[in-house]
Formats: sequence, C-alpha cells, structure tokens
Amino acid sequence: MRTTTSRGRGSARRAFRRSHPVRPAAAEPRPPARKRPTNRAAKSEARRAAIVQGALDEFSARGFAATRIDDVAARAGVAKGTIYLYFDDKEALFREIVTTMLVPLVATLEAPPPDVPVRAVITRFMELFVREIYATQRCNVIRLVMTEGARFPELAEFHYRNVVARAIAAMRALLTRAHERGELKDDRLIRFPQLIAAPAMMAIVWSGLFERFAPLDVEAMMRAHIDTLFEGCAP
Amino acid sequence: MRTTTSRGRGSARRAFRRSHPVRPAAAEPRPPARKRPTNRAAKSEARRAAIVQGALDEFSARGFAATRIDDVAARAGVAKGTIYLYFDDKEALFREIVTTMLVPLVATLEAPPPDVPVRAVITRFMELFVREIYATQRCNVIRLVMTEGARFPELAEFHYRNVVARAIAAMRALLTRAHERGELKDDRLIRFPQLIAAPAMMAIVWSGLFERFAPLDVEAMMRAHIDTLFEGCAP
Amino acid sequence: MRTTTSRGRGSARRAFRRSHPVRPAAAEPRPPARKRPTNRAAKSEARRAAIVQGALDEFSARGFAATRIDDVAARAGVAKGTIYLYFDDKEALFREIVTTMLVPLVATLEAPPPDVPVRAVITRFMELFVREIYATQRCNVIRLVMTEGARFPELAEFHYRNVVARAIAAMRALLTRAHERGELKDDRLIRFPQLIAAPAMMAIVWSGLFERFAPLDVEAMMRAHIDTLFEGCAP
Amino acid sequence: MRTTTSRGRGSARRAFRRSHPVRPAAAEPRPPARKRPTNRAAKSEARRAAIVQGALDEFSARGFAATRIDDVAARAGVAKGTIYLYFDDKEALFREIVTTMLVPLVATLEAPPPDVPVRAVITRFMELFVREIYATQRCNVIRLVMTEGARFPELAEFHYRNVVARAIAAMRALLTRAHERGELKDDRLIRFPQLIAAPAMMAIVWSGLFERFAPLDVEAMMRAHIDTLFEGCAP
DNA sequence: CATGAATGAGGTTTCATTCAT
DNA sequence: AATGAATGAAACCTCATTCAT
Repeated sequence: MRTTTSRGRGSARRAFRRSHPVRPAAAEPRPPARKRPTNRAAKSEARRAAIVQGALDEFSARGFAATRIDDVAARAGVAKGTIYLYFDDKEALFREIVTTMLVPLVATLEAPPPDVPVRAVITRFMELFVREIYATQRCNVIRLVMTEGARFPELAEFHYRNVVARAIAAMRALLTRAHERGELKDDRLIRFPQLIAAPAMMAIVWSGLFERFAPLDVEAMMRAHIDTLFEGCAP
Repeated sequence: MRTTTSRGRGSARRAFRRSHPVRPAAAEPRPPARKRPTNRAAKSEARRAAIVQGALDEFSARGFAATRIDDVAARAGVAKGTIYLYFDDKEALFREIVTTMLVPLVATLEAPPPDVPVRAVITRFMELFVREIYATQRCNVIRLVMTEGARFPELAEFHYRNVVARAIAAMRALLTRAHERGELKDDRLIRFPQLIAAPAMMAIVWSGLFERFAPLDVEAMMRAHIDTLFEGCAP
Repeated sequence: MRTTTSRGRGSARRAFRRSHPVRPAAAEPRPPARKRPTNRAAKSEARRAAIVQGALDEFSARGFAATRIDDVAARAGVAKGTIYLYFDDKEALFREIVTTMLVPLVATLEAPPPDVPVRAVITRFMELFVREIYATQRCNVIRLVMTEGARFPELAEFHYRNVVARAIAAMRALLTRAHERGELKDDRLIRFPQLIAAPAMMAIVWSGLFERFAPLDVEAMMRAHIDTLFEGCAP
Repeated sequence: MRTTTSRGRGSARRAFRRSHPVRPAAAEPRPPARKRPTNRAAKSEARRAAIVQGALDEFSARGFAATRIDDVAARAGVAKGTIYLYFDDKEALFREIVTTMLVPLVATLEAPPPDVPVRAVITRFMELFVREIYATQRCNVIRLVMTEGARFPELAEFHYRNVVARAIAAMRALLTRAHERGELKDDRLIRFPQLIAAPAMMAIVWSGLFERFAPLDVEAMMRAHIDTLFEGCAP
C-alpha cells in the first residue's frame, strides 16, 4: 500500500482537454445542446457528491489505508475509473472530504455572538456541537482527522489552520471579552480553551469505540460540563 | 487472513526457566559465567522485546495497515521470518502490544488511595498521567487504541473492559466516597467521570496532531483543569 | 520505503489515439464492423481460454503445488493480476480445469451404443480413448486427477461422481445387456469394469513416466487387451 | 500453500532424553567405548528409520511439495536439524525413500520360479502383490512414484531401471518359456506384459482416490483378472 | 551428535491506477 | 464522460536450510 507518500507521479495532468471543439460541420443551430449544459453540469455535480459521500462512508468505516477504491465506487454507484475523473488519486479524494466538510461550520463559530453572557454562548455552542456535529456525518470527519491526521501532515496542518486555530481564536476573543466584563474570575479558559472542547472530543472518541459497551448521554454530559466549568464541583 | 490453523506455535511465553535455585554462596569469581545465564532464554526475551519495541514505533508512526513487517524487522534488527517465531501474524503482534502495555498501569489507578481529599487524589492522578503516560511510549499506545480501535473491535472491547471500565469504576468509587464526605457538592463527576479524563485525552490527541503548530503546556493545562473542576470559572 | 518510485510502468503504450476518426471516404457498408462483435466479450473469452491453457500446461508439467501463478500468467500472455479477474485463487483455477475438461467426454461414453456386439463397442471405446484422450490434452487432465486427487478430496469426489461412476455405470449397462444376449460367458467384467479400463490408465501412467525409456505402442496394446478380454491367452 | 491438510502439527514427541545411563565416574581405559559403537550405531539407525518412516507418511499424505520438514521431524520425534544430519535435503530424503523401499521386492519377482504352469506363477504374483504391496506401505511408495515421478526424472528413471524393467524382463522370460511350452496360445502378453500389471496399478490408484465412494475388492478383482487373462470373456 | 532459533528467498494475493473502448 | 478489464508493484507469510549452542 502506498498510504503516506505523495508519490510524485504527477499523474494529474492527464486530460489535456482536446480543446479543438471539433465542430466538424457546424450545421444547424443545435438547439438540443441548449439544455444539455445544465443537465451535464448537474449530473456531474451529483456524481461528484455521490463519490464524496461513498468515500466518506468507506473511510469512516475502514480508515484510509483499508478503504478500497472499488468499494467507494460501488457505494457511489459509479465505475472505478470514474472516480479518477473527479479526483487525482485516493489521497486527493480523502483530502477533499476532510478539508471541505468542516470549514463551513467554523464560520458559525466565528459569527461574533452578541454580547450575551459567556455561559449562554458556550451553552449554545455545545448544543450546536451535539446537533450539527455529534449527530451528523461531521462526527465521522472529525474522527478521520483524529485517526489519520498523523499520517497526513498537511491535513493536520490544514485542520489546525482552518478549523482548530480559528475556533480557538474565536473562543479566546469571546472569553477575553467576558473576562473584561468580569464574567470570568480568571484567565484559565483563555489560556486553555481546549478545556472547553475536551469533553466534545471525548464524546466523539467514546462513541466510536465504547458506545456499544457503555452508551453515553452526550447532551447530559455537556450540560454537566458547563455546570462544572462555571461552578466547579466542590462546595 | 489464515482462517484455518491456530498454529499455537508455542511462541508464547518462552518461560526462561532458570531452574537452578541460584545457590548464591558457592562463590568465587566466575566472571565468565556472568554473561552465560543470558545466553539462551534471555536472548530470546531480548529479541522479543526488540520486536515489540520496533513494532510499537512503526505502528505509532504509520498506523496498523501502513506498517510493513519488513520495517518492524529492520527496526528490531531481526529477519522478517523471526517475527513469525514470536507472533502468529501482524494482528497478533499489534494486539499484544496494545493489550500488554496499558493494563499494568490501571492497577496504580485502582490502588485504593487513602482517605485524602479528592482534589489531592485527582491531582496525583494527573501527575501520574503526565509522567507515566503523556511523557512515555504509553502515550503512543493510547493513540493507537484511539486510531485503530474502530477497526479492531475486540481490541476496543479489551480496552474498555481492562482499562476504561476499571478506571471509571475506580474513579467513581473515589468520587462517591468524597461525595458522601461532603467534598463534592453534586454528583456530576460521578455520573460523568469522563469529564475528568477528557483533557488528558485532548492532550494526547493534540500532541499527535498539532504540537508542531501550537505546543501545549500539558502540565499547566491539567492544573487549570483541576482548578476549574473544583472551583468553576465564574466569580 | 517507497516514497518516490518511478514505477517503471510510466512508459507504457500511451497510444495517443489519433482521435480524428480518419473518416476516409464515408464508405457505408462498414465491413470493419465484421470484426467488432468479437471485440469485447470474445476477447475476454479468449483471455480466459489462454489462462486455462497456460495453467493446464504448467500444472501438467509441475503439479499443483510447484506451479507458480507467475508462470501461468507468462504462458497465457497476461499479467499476474489478470488471472485473479477470472479465478478466485490458484485452487479455483486448478479445479476449473480439472472439472471442465473431462465431463463433456463422458456423454460420448454414455451415448447408448446400438445393439452391436460388445466387442465392437469396446473396440470403439478404445479407439475413442486413444484418439480423444491419450493423444490429447485430456490425457494430462486425467494425469492431474491421478496425481493431485488425493490432495483435493472434492476434486476426487467430483471425478468419481461425474466421470468414473458414470462411465462405470454405462459400461455395466452395456455388459449386462451383452451378458443377457449370451455374448459374455460370465459376469467378471460386470463386477469389475475396472478391468476394461486398467490398460488405458496404465498407458497414461506409462507415457508420463517411462515413455522415454521404453515407448509403448498404445494402440497395439489396446488391441491385444481386447483380444485377451474376449479370448484369453491360454490355448 | 496449505491446501488440504489440517496439519495438526501437535509438535509431538521431541527430545526423549538422552537414555545412556550416565555412568560419569568410569575413568579406565575406556572399555565402554567398545560397546558404544553398537549403542551409537543402533540408535543412529533407529533414528534414521524413524525419519524415513515419518517422511514416507508425510509424503504419502501430502505429496512432495506440500510436505514440511517440520512435520517429518515431528513425526519422527527428532528436531528439524537432525534430519539434515542424515539427508542432504528434502529431495535426497524423498529419493531415498522411494528408491529403497521397492527394490528388495523385485528380487522376489526375479527369483526364477520353478517350471510350474504360468497361470500358477502369475496367481502367486498377484497374491504377493496384494499381500506385500497393496496391503502395505509399499502401496504408498508406488503411489508416490506415480504422482511425483514426472517431477523427478531420475527418480522415474531409477524406477524404470530397477523395478519396472526388471519386473518386465522377468515376466517376459517366464512368459516366453511358457509360450515355448505351449501354455500360451499367442505372444500378446509377451509383447505387453503391462497388461498383466495394469489391474494392480488400477487398484492402487483406485484405493487412493475412490475407495471411500466405492470400495474395491482387490483380491476378487485380481482373481477375475487372471481368469480373464487365461480364458477370455466370450463363450 | 542433536537441537531449534534464525534466516530470507519465494510464492500468493490485493488493489491503486491506467487506458482502450 | 464513463467504464471496467488489465496491470504490476508491494506486502504478508511460509518453510527449507543453516549454525551457534
């Protein structure tokens, strides 16, 4: 198996378009062509989406190395070769999935929350996490980042820059404002915003490994987490 | 996979018998003998250890699927075939590593801590975590459990039963006593002991993926975590 | 480690297709179409046949265990992997060969021979044996059954049920009718039809092992066999 | 490849500990050496025999290629390396077995039978075959010659020269004398002595492949064969 | 002599990628 | 654009043979 390496290969190139549009006899107006483009483009987009979805399913179930392009193709309902029309290689497909499915979400995090109490903001974030991540495919994407990230340095880097760093910055800004307003009695969470997200990550890991032995009530845990964050556990 | 044969192979323990009961008196110099005892059984043990170490390194660096037995052998300084004298196959090797390197640690957790304040006990656990796990190879083993656990169900189960469940039970017992003594004002941590460990897991994941972009002062974070647990962050 | 890899392959055919379809003279009748039908399915069939042939040759020459898939591929003029497109594994390939090349022949044996004298019928069988088995590849297939049958129980069973048992039954029916008509003075051959076939098997074994030391005139032997069957050797 | 076998492997016997009664004192001029050779030589011979027997069993059960030296050693109750003290390699071991176990028998065939009627002589041969070959290990040896002979040309040659050719020559001499005495009405069997042995070979092949589906009464068949040889089957 | 741990060439099978149709 | 048959590099695992003890 290849796995890590980029393999130079430059395979990519390919398909150097045969640009000359043939147009052998010009001829009539070709009205049918008129509605084709739409058809084409839409179908193409649907196909691409099917491939991405199939790939996400397979990668989530088996991990990068153990996923076979054959199976992705089968899930997507396309031929194996078709995948290579849309993605240069297995790695490119993997990267695309992992790099496209989380970024949109960060925007939400960054959307400067109005000046409501921190606790309320964080509570909303947790609800968002449960609803938009934990309960969705994005949960699998995050799991993939955790499980394969070490083998794909740029992927880890991409995630750090586009997801993690931005989320942390947003969180810090929020917390700093709160601190200034006297809503936080110290700067602990400002220094380690990871402490806020840790239980969320724990939930993702737990659900992937131990759910069948000991189901976890994630919502309740997140509520308990927030309570603890803002009240502590000792009397 | 092979399917059929179990092949037991007697690889097993190796039982380096040392029958002669030491007989320490006897006496004289006998310096040559010094290296003899080693000669048979212990060399085997050393080899086995070298293989395990090499395998842990490779598995940690590449993951299970991408690790080549050839490379493990090279790292261990043995021939490829030698590995199969000690382990039935790649999976057996992987399992052995992951199932032997953590269990001993749990005993420490379970060692019923004397009736010191919870906070002190947890503080000691965190120190233990940083010193004995985070800063050691065991960190890699835990990472392997997280990254490969989904693909090795029995491995996840093994870990749940022998590490996670036991750790959680020990923690719950400790917390329950503390609660009864009035050291905890509520049962949140008793219901979700995961909240205590979450930052530790976060630290492991973070160090594997993002350390080079944003180093994390784990000790400080753990201290902040404990402060938060027992004091909360709001005034 | 792989890393870069030129992978040789690159060169390949590449066949920069001359896309413009030449379109030499418009033409019409399209005689080229003549060879089209072949183009897809039949090429596949040809390939499969080439593999089967190559495999038969190799298995015959070296036996099952000593045959390398590589060599089968080379003989068939295909890549190693191609064989696995057509057969699940080496055993499947072996089985297919051995189970498909003889069955058709049995039908001939069973074709109810008209009420001609037994001797004539058996004589015809012997001629059939020499012409259709001894002098052809089927001889090798039978040899394979004899040499590998013990290691492939279902193969032996398959042969017993589909070849041997049917041939014996047909022979018995024939002989029984002959006996009833008074053409046979006893039931020896009915009880042991193997006696009729024994020299044929001897011929196959001999030709495989001793031909180069002592060529055997199989036709003459078969004639002598029939003479003996029906006349005995003593005055 | 494993193919058939379950391989039990049982590891077996091994190391039946150094029987010689130690007797460490001794000293003297070493008269013990006198009786040592016997001890040694006999033990060595026994070991060699055990290896040969184990090898015959394994080769018979699995064929040459699929037989593992490990298993031969286990069956013989010796260590793997020990086999190489007695035989140069796997082939040498195989050859020795196949070339030593049949030759002695031929002498019996050649022992010029007194001038008894051919039929009686051949009848005695058939009894000999059933008793000394068919019912014994020699049957397996012959089977090995048939199944592996093509892969071991010198082995086939050895057999041709030392067993087959001699048996045929002896048979021809016998038959020629009988013919001259008027006991045979023609020279068919003289020209094709194979016809006499064919059912014996058939019996060996049949018992190896089809016995479990259709047991064969070999003695009865041999009797029927002789009857047919000397009387024919037609009225 | 005997042992059995160690070796590593060699074989089977998989699967990412290509390319003719 | 799409297909899927074909390719062949790799990787796992086996086992004959060697050799230090």
